[in-house]
Formats: sequence, structure tokens, C-alpha cells
Amino acid sequence: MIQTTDSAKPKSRRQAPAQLAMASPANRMQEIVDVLRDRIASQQVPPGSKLLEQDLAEEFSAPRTAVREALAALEQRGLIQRIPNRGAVVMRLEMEQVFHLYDTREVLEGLCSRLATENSRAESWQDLVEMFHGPMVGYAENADFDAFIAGYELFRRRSQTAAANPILTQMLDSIYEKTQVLIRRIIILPGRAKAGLQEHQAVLQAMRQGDAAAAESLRRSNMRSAKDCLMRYQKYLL
Amino acid sequence: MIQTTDSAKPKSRRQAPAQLAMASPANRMQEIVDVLRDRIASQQVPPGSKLLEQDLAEEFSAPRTAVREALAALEQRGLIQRIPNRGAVVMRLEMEQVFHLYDTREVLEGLCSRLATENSRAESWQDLVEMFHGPMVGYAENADFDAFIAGYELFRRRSQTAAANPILTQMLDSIYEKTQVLIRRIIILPGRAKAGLQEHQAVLQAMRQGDAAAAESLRRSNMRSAKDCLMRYQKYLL
DNA sequence: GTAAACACTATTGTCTACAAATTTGTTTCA
DNA sequence: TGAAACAAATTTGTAGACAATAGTGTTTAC
Repeated sequence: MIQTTDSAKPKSRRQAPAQLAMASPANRMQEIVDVLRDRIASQQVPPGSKLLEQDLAEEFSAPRTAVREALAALEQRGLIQRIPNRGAVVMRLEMEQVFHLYDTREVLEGLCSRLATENSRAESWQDLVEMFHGPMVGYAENADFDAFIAGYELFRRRSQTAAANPILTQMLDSIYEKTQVLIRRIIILPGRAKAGLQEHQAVLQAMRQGDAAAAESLRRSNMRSAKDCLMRYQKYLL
Repeated sequence: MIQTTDSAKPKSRRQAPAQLAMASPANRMQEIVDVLRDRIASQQVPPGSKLLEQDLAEEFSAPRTAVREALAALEQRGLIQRIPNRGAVVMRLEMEQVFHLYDTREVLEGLCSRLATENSRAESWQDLVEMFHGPMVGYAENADFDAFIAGYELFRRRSQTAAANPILTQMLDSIYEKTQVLIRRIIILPGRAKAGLQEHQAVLQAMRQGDAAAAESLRRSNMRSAKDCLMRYQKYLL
């Protein structure tokens, strides 16, 4: 008899003590993963640098075994590389890999925009439309990149939430965490902010009209445009 | 001074002893991950069943710490779920999640077919075209599903190799390892094998003609068709 | 003076023991 | 009889010690 955790027989045992809002699987491990993920994505820890198990264990005041579990998880995510008796180093982004990331991101963002459009009422995008025709224009002209990027991220978050596809969200996140730094460098390229703004306006217009197919197509164009820009200025970026 | 592993100064030291063909990062850990990955994907270990650390440690004759690292890796991959003091269970596929997987797979397979077409000479698909118009027709008519599936997998492998995008390959694999069993169940549905065959023939024809856009579009149609079939017969599948 | 041989240090990999928590089994009381 | 209370066993989480390996510095031979 194979127990598949389906013993639906609540006789009268002590029920599980709440356990709500406890998404963390192992105790200390997930925290370490999250923190390191953040540092690597933001390049607080530069690519190529070594991660010493003992240093991390001391910093998080956790046993070294927990750190090792975290490193195993980060390796599966492709954020670090472990070499048998030599330790873990932060993955380095080669230009070629960046192009691969952008090709993949193109179709995933397209899907995200399409699903978001299909699953929402068209009017729900009105505020973003206004934002991208109002404040965002100013941010682009005044080179207020922090505010500009914040606008982008709001759009992305709203789209992902509306798309309501956890698999997609997970995959897009795994791309973001690798290209986060790069995105900030692309936006400051000559003309990129303005072009990106117009492309986003077009996408939002399609979403506002409930045209899912157009939203997908326009979002893909937007990503291709970003990639083109990246290719043109690649020598200044990496 | 931040050492970034770039000390290109091979004075005359003992050089590293080969180390070729050793992609495995940690020693025993990666093996455990791969084996468990396989078992979960093929449902040798059914969804919902518990994974006991000590049992696995004994079976692989590895320390329990190595098993725990492997479990941490599998958790990041979304194949198992770990609950704090209760252990690890194999993830259960809900129907809703399957649809999410297929929506995502649609765009990724589309990208894969497009890239494969763009990166290869058109003639390189001739053998697959012949296979899908020859032997595969027989497999479908005679309900030789093992051979039929083997044909599908050859097509997939060839496409992925030609697409030459590791990011894409990784994401598609992470979908396959979750839906592998399901795919075998879809193919035996009434009319599915034949429909799938015709759709693949169309995709291959586009690839044979070097029409990347058509290949992408047709492959996406193929995936939508598979998903429709899945939705129609979902009560018989899960 | 150069290069090989040796010893040392630092870091990772492995293993065992112990603590904490959960589940299971038994007993007790209405 | 049945439910709560208690006790035992299983399982996970934590911690540190030990072994193995790679990298570094020093010495020695030619």
C-alpha cells in the first residue's frame, strides 16, 4: 500500500497548528537563497567572485550545511557555478547568453501581455495608459531613470498578476534575476528610453482595447527593439 | 582588490589534472538530483508520496547531508515541496497548472522551431520530413505508441539542438519533466496521434522550406491543438 | 637562476552525533 | 465507546569534527 498523503480520514486527531503564511520550506535555507539571489541579481556580488561557505555561514549565523543547501539551490537556478573541490563562483553573463535570454524573454513577455489582456477587463488598464502618457513622458525627457524604471516595473508586475500563470511568472523571474543590471544600462542608451516608452504606449493601448493578439505582437516588437539596441551598443555594455 | 578569478598568469605551475567531462558540480549530489528527477518525471515515484531522507541516503549510500542538498535543488526546480518539519513530498499536478504549463510551452516550442529553422540549412530537415511521411504514419495507424513517441522526441531533440539556445532548452526541459507522463496519455486519445502527426508534418514542411515564421506559427497551433484535446478529455486524464 | 619537489594553508566534502518537532501508539477518564 | 492526555518512535533540523583536495609558499637540486 502506497501512502500518497491522501488519508482522508479525520477521525478526531490533533489538527495541524495553523501553519499559515509559512511558505518557507526549510528553515534558514530559503532565507539564504533569497538574500544571495538578490545580491547576485543586483551585482552587489560581482560576477566571477567566489562564495565561501564559511563566510556565508558566519554572516547568516547558520550552520555550513544550510549554506551548502542554499548553494545547491542557487546552482539549479543557474546563478552560480560549483566546481567540485574548488567552490562556488557567481555566473558570468556572456554576450551570447544575453541574446539567448532576450530571445526567450521576447516570447514569454508576449505571452504575458496576451494572457493579461484576455483575463482582465479592458478598462482596468486605464490608469497605466494615463501614466505612460503623462508622468512617464516627463521621466523620459528629464532622464529620471529611477522613476522611469519604477514605471516599467509596475507595468510588469501588473501584467504578471493579471496573466495569472505561475509557471510563466517563474520563468520570467529567472530571466529578470539574470539581466536586472543590464536593463538599467540599456535604458540610459541614447534614444532608448523614448523608444521604449512609445512601444509601451502601443502595448497598453492594445490592452486597453482588449486586443490580446495585438498586445502580444506589440510586446514582442518591443523586446526585439530592446535587443537590437543591445546589439548595437554591446561593446559599451559588457 | 577583488579577485574575480581572472588571474591569467600561467607561470609554470602544476596544471590542472585534466578534469574533462566532469560537468557535475558537487560529487554525489548531482547524481541524486538526476536520478530523482527521472523517477519523478516518469512517476516511478507517484505524486504526493513522501521522500524520506534516510531511505534515500541508504539507497545511494551517501550521507544524509548530500540528500538534503539534492532535495533543496529539486525544490527550486518545482518538482518537490518541502514543509518545515514534515519532509518532502512529490509535487502533484493540478489541472489548472497543466494548462499554465501548456500555455507557456506553446510560445517556447514556437520559438524553438523558429530558431531551429533560422539556424539550419533547410535541407537538414529532409530526413525528418521523410520520417514523418513514412514510418511515423505506420506507427500512428498501428497504434505503436512507443515508436511514435520516440519519433516525437527525435524531432524535439533535433529542434532544440538546432535552436542552440541553452536558456530555452532549460525551460523546455523543466516543462517536459513535469508533463512527461501526461504526454503519453494524450497521444492515446482518440484521433490525437493522427492530428498530431499532420501538424508535425506541416511544421516540418515549413522548416524544410526555411520559412521560420511559418514554422513558429504552425508549431504554436500544434501546441494549442494538443491543449484543446487535453481540455476536452481532462476528466479521463487526471 | 630556473624548475622540480616538498610542506603548509585554506577550503570543500563527508560523516556522526545530538536536539527539536511531528507522527504514531497506548492509556486513561468520562 | 470515544475523545482527550500522555508516552514512544520516527523523522527532520542543527552542529561540529574529521578527511580529502586544491592552491600557495618555500626549499632544494642542477
